[in-house]
Amino acid sequence: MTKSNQISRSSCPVSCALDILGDKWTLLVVRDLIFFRKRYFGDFQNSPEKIATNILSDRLKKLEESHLLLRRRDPANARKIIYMPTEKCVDLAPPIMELVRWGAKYVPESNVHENLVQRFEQDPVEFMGEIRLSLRRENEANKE
Amino acid sequence: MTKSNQISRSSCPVSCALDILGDKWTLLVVRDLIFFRKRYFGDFQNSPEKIATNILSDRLKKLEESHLLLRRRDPANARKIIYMPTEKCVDLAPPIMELVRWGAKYVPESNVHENLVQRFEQDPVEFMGEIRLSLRRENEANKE
DNA sequence: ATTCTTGGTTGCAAAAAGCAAGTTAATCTG
DNA sequence: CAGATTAACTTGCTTTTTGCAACCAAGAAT
Repeated sequence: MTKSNQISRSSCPVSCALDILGDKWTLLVVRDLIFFRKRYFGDFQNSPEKIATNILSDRLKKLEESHLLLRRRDPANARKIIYMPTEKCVDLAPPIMELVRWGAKYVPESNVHENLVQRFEQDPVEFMGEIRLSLRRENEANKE
Repeated sequence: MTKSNQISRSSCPVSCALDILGDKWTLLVVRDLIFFRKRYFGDFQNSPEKIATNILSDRLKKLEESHLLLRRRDPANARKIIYMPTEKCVDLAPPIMELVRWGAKYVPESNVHENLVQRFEQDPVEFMGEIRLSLRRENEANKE
């Protein structure tokens, strides 16, 4: 399953992005990958939003098809599968951070994970660099 | 209909934002409001993505409930209704622009509306200021 | 050997999306 | 001023997607 079977609704980049990301769950999985470094099926399941396993399974499949993540078997434990974000996935950090700012400003019940936001706000370039670097290290470690 | 009947899935601002914006259509309506200055039902209908009228009707209702837009009767034509974005709506310009950048970078079939992006990129503060200013003028013009 | 853990799948009910057609009220047109 | 047209929806119906709970298979731990 490596084909991107999406037929885009229009050539507008917002619409194209939403063809991939436009639902209630996909960006939460991406958030978990980028900001909370979640890598295993169970990690995503344990997020506070409590995604159903069939939906999670479907979203991970679609994210893989859209090349936002790579699926690998854990070399240390053959029944575990590692979901690794790609560059395309990590580059969603800026839109997500802007959503965080908006949510924090306008949705009173939202509670920002302070240190993450502060680190991004202070120096977005360095923050992104760190994520990319640690991703490269992970990739080395899990080579097949 | 002025209540926000959402029960949020978690206190994470991303999740809170997606409770309001997380589907394939809502952000496209917001895009039309902010970047293409669409104000009438028919304008949104004519966007290239061809939203169905019942869905559009529903999304406009929900956006009003979430205080992202105001509904007014056009003083110049009593059968027309003007949908005006609020400050809360306009503040979605940064997340949307980041989605534009991402879409433009990664989705080959996407075609960026050049001048809009360039204007935002060159000076986001001025760009946002312009939108806000022209919104205030519109508000003056349509006072009841 | 059996129990637990991980990463799923399956089946079913409920909700949402999508399509076409119909409706109402205001306005233009001759 | 009658009839056609336009704007903004609504309704009914089918298809698709969600959400929940239960189930399952392979691998690891005891």
